[in-house]
Formats: sequence, structure tokens, C-alpha cells
Amino acid sequence: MNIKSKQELKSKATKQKILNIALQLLSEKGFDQMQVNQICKLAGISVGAFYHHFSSKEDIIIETYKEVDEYFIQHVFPAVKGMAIRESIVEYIGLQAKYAADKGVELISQLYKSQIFSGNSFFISSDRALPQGLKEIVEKGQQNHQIRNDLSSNYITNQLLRYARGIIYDWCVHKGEYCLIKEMKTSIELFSCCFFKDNN
Amino acid sequence: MNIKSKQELKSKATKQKILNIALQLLSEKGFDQMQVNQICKLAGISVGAFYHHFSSKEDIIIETYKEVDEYFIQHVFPAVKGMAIRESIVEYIGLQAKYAADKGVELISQLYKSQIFSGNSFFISSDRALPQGLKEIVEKGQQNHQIRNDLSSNYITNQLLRYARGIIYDWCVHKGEYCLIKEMKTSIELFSCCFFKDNN
Amino acid sequence: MNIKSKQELKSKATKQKILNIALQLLSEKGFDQMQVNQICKLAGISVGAFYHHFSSKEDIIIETYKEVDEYFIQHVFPAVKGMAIRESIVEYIGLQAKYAADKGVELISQLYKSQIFSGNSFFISSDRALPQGLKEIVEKGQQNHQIRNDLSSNYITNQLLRYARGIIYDWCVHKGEYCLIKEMKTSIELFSCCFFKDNN
Amino acid sequence: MNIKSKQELKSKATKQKILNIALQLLSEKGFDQMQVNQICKLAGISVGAFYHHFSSKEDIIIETYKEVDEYFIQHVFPAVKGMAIRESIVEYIGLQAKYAADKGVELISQLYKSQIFSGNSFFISSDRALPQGLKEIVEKGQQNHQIRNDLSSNYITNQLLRYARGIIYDWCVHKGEYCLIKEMKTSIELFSCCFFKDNN
DNA sequence: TATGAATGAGCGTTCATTCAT
DNA sequence: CATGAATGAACGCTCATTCAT
Repeated sequence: MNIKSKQELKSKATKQKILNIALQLLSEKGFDQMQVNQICKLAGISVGAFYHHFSSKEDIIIETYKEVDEYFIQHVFPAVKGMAIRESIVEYIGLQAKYAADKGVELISQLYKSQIFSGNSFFISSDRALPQGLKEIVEKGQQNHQIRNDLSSNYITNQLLRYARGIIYDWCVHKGEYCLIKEMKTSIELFSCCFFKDNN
Repeated sequence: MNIKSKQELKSKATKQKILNIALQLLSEKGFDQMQVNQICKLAGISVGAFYHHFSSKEDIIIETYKEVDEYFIQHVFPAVKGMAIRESIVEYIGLQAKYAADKGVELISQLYKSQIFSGNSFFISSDRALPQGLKEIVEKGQQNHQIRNDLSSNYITNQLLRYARGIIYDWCVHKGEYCLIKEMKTSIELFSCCFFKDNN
Repeated sequence: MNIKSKQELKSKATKQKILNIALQLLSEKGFDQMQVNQICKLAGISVGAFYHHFSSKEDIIIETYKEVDEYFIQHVFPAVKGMAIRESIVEYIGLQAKYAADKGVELISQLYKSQIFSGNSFFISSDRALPQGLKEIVEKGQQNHQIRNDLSSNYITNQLLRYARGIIYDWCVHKGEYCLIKEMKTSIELFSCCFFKDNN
Repeated sequence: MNIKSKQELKSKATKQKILNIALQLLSEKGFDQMQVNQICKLAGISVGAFYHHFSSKEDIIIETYKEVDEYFIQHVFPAVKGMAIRESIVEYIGLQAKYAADKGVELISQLYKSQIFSGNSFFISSDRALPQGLKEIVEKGQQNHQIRNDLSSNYITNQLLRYARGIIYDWCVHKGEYCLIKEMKTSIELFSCCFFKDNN
């Protein structure tokens, strides 16, 4: 291992440390009440160092979504490969629910809350890995003639993701009182019927 | 009219005046850019008077909730009376969308934002007029054997409302870029198929 | 009982109620944090009623001292009548300590704290019943030739009271950790020697 | 001198500058009338800089405590070295009075006020330089058989300091109307008799 | 790379007191 | 005697971001 990679490793570790602490604070106090100063104090770094790793406070949120995408690329895509279309859609969105449940209702609530007024629209961007993955499944289903072709794959994907976000939002409003994963599975099974040709 | 009620009347008028101007500013400029000072200047009252009627700036948002049910009782219930089941459901939730569109994306965003962490769960209480009205329609549909009887009226109602809230949330995240009313109509028509016996 | 005295009784009761609640708040939160509004809410009266009974917020403090004087006139003066000079001085100031201990360290702390910057000087006024009573004892002692005549009765009285206040202040700083009554007794016995002719 | 210490030096200088100006204003106008804005304007810094160095306006008061012991170690200890016991006690406590008088009644009032409810008990800690110095004098006096041995040096020291604080508190309540230094001298001479064997 | 002192415009909020009713 | 809506000047404090070192 050479010097450069050592530095890189340390840099990555610092960034991850900042991110972890920031997310901790985010879920505890919310975006507005999470102060850059405090993150730095807890992470044992200087304010300058923070801005070396993140271009702005909001960048924390964006990085988090990148983490989600990473999770989907690493774990979800392989998991649904080879499944039947129906199952893979339910599983795919089910794993989105699992991710949210794992992160905890506090953090997810804060993310959904801050999304409403954030400048960036990373959350709903169709370019992200998460929607892309689902779109691919839908398109495969359309090629197989299992999924309706009178609606574009984009439309169907967005409908499904919006529905999923609606359920997660609902779960947040209910303060995580019910099992998100189970609820998501049932609801997606119900809703996805709208897009399949054989409704039974 | 005695002295006491005169005072009360004046007090109520002042409160309503503050509320009107505040909501005006809220939808024009957003919560953060809506300044207490400005509200007071426009309302022709002192800052102290504002804080006499509202315990904080955020209180403005909370007061708004109370208007929603009033709107439904006054306008929505009569409007859907006598319609066919399918139409009445679409219309009912469509009017929810209309209400949101009328109020403006800024105000609705604030409502959806503050719901996530509010102590009260106004949104999701089944006791409110809004869900009750929808439930009645669903039950009528079940009695007519148009709507599935294997799912409870409560379940179907909650599904529909949650889906609607999901779309409104999505509309907020998209900063009101698309027409909520049209989107809601199409989406509900799509989704409601899941609950009707004859899916065509 | 005629109408007038009924009214008077009610008035007195209201005033006492305000005073009790105010003192409760005073000891809990301190003078600055005790709000007139809150007092009124807790007492179930209007703000106007408060200002009917008290000319200002600070008046609460002044009334409290009047209560102290009342206590001394009612209970302390009779109690020390007939005692020997030495005993009566120790007893007199001892009862001051007892009063403080009864009221609790919180309230006394707040009183001592607010005294430092109060506009009124009721606390240290020589005209009050409390210092007058002690002065009489000292003068009696001087006439009996038990107490030094080279110092004025005023001077001795002030020295004793100041010393007593110093001890009470100390007790406050120590958060009432020691027994004020015992400490006061011992200390006054020690200090009062300075003013007696036969020091043994 | 390296970069780091340069920064540190500048930081310290700024903090000291703020402190000096704040204390100046404090004794001139009192705590409430001393405005953070004004401090900053006079110090030629931004409001943010003030809050970078002090967590609140009250923090100014707290910082002042730390100077007292320094003053005693630097000035008082040398001054009383070699004096006779009686003189040194009077002088020692007299210099405490001089310190208070020099600082001004406003500042000292603030100290005495905030002591009552402060978390730390700086005033009454026996570990500080101030009480330690007095205790040493008392112990020397006991070894010389000038001071009573039936009372512990601790007890006598505490009695004297408490008495002194009582007088300073009284001086504060009287808004510095009389000469604290003269009053302290006379009073300590009077009181200290209680602890000397030859009372004349 | 990293530090951390400095920026500074801007805002919500307080609350004893009054006085028309 | 009692009410309580209204006053309104005044102030402490925030905090993301920058940049000289």
C-alpha cells in the first residue's frame, strides 16, 4: 500500500465519520437544527475539514441518497435478478422499505421532511440508480407481455415509486407504529395489479 | 349584544385578519420568508397583538388545519351526493386535490412538513369528517356490490387516502410543477380499479 | 356580616391567592422569569385584577416583606418579651432564620437575589418593624448597662442584621445544605459578644 | 513562533479585548444596559465573533471570576507577608474589599447575584487561593497562641469570609453608597476580636 | 490538507403595563 | 371592581460559509 492510497483511505474514513455523525444528528434533531459546528465537534474535525469533504450542509442529504443507490446497486439488483417479474417488483420495493425500516423512522422522517423544501431534487430524479433499476424490471415485463404496454415504462415506474413514497410518508406520520415492510409488500401487490395484464 | 361579546368579536376579527394576511404571505413567499413584522404591518396591529393570538409563527400553520374539515363539510359532501360510486370517489379525492391546489403548494408543503413530527395526528385520524365522508361512499359501493367486500371499508378508505396523500406529497416535492388536480384524477382512476369488482 | 365586609374579605382572599401563587413562581423561576400573565392564569384572575391589588410586579416583593414584618409583630415580639437580653437577641435573629428556613431556600434565594438590583430598599430600610424590634432590645440592653454604650443602638442593630443576612446569603449559596437555624444561633452567640460588656 | 500560536495569540487578544470593553460597560451601565451590539461595535468585531468567544452575555460575568484568585496571588499574598497577625487579617480581607471597590458595585453585584444560583460554587470552595491564604494566617496565629485554639482554623476562616461576604452583599444592596473599604476594616476589627485571646 | 476565527444581516420573541369597555 | 386585548421598543442570538494562515 502506497502513501497515496493511505491518504485516500483516511480521507474516506473521515468522510464516512462525518456522514455517520451527521445522520445521527439529523435523525435526532432534524436538518435545520443539525449544525455544522456540532457535527465537526463530534467528529473531532475542523469546520474547514467539513467543507473539504462536503460542499454544503445540504450535501449531507445528497450523499445519503447516494448511499441508498449504492445499497441498491450492491444488494438489491443482485437479489431480484432472475426472479419472476411480479415477485421482483414486490421484492424491489420491499427492499426499499427494508432500507427505510433499518435506518429508523426518525431519520427517514427527517429526510422526507427536508425533501419538501430542499433545493435539490435528487430525491425524485429519474436518473438515480434506484428508479433506473425498477424501470429495467418494468421494461422486461413489458417485453414479456406481462405488463401493460399502453403505459410507458417511465410512467409505471414513477407511479410505483410515488406510491411507495406515499406509504413511507404515511409510515412516518404514524411514527413507525406499523411494520413498514409487511405493509409495503401487501400494498404493492395490490397496486401493481393495475399494471399487469392478467389481473388475478 | 353585551360588552363581553363585543370584545370577543373584535378579538376574533383581529385573529382572522392576522390569519388571512399570514396565509396570503405564506403562499406568496413561503414560511421562512414570511416575517412576523410584515404580517403585523399589513394587518395594522402591533407585534404583541400577533403573539396575543398566536403563540408562535408556526402556530399559523396549525390553525390552518382546522379549516380543511370545514371546507369538506361545506363544499365536498354536497358536491358528491347523488353521483355514481366511481365518479363520487374520483370527485371526492379530486376535491381534496383542488383544495390543495387552491391553497397553493407553499402552504400545503408546510402542512405536510409539519405533519411528520406534529404531536397531534390530525391527518391520519379516522374520526375527521374527511375520511368519514369517503368511508360512507365506499360502504355504499359495497352494499351495491360494486366494491369488493373481501376488504373492509376502513382498509379501502385508508388505502385511497394514503395514496392521495402520497400524490400530494409528491406534488409538493416537485414544487407544484404539474397539475395536481389532473394527476390526482388519473391516478385515482387507475388505483381505484383495485377495489372495484368489474375491472374494466 | 354586611356587604362591605364580604367584599373586603373576598378582596383580601384574592390578594392572598395572588401572593401565594406569585411566591410559588418566584421560588421556582425567579423574579425575572415570573410573569404577571402566568400568575393571573394560575390564580384564575385577569391581568387587570392583578394591577388592582398590586401596583407593579415588584410590589409582590414588597408585600412579602410586609408579611415578614407581620410575622415578627405577631409572633416574634411576644416570644422574646421578658427574656434576658442575650437570649432575646439570639432568639430574635434565630426566628428570622426560622422564617427563612420555613419559606425554603429557593424562595429566600430568589428574594436575596432580586434584592441586589431592586429599585426599592425596603429590605434594608431601618423603618421596618423587624429592625425596630431588634433596636428596642439593644436599647434596653444599653439601659441595663449590659450592652456597650460607646456604639449607637442603630449601629449595633445594623451590624447584627447585616451579619444575619450574610449568614442567610451564605446558606443560599450553599443551597440550604446546612441547618440555618442552628448555624445562626451559634454564630450570633459568637458575634454578639462583641457588643456585650462582660465577654464571658 | 509558528502559525498555530499566531492564531491562538490573536484569538486570545480578541477575547481579552471583548472582556475589557464589556467589563468597562458593565460597571458604567450595569448588566442589563450593557448591550452585546455595543460591546462589539466598541471592540471593532462582529457579533458573531463575540459569540465565538463567549457562549452568552452572562458568560462575561463568569469569566471574571477567574481573575480574582490571580489578583490575590499576585497582590494580596505579598502585601500581608510579615505583618502582625491582627493587621494581616484586617489587611487581607481589606484587600478583598479593595478589589470589590475597584471593580465597582455593578460588577460585584452581578457576581454576588449569579453566585446564588450558579452550578459551580466558586465563592465558597475552600480549595481556592483566597481562603487558603487566610487559613494560613489564622493557623500562624494559632501557633503563636494569639488566636483561639478551641475553634478549628477552618471554622474561623469560614466565619471571617462569610462575614466579609455578608458586608459586601450589604454594600451591593446599598448600591455602593458607603465606603466599603473603611466599613470592612472597622467591621473586621470588631468581629475578629471574637477569635483573639486577648480581647482588648 | 487542515484550521478555526471571523462574518453580520436578520428575526422571532418578550412582557410589564394601560385603558376602553 | 373586573376584563383582557393591545402596545411596541428593544435585544439576544443564530449559523452556514469563507479565507488567511
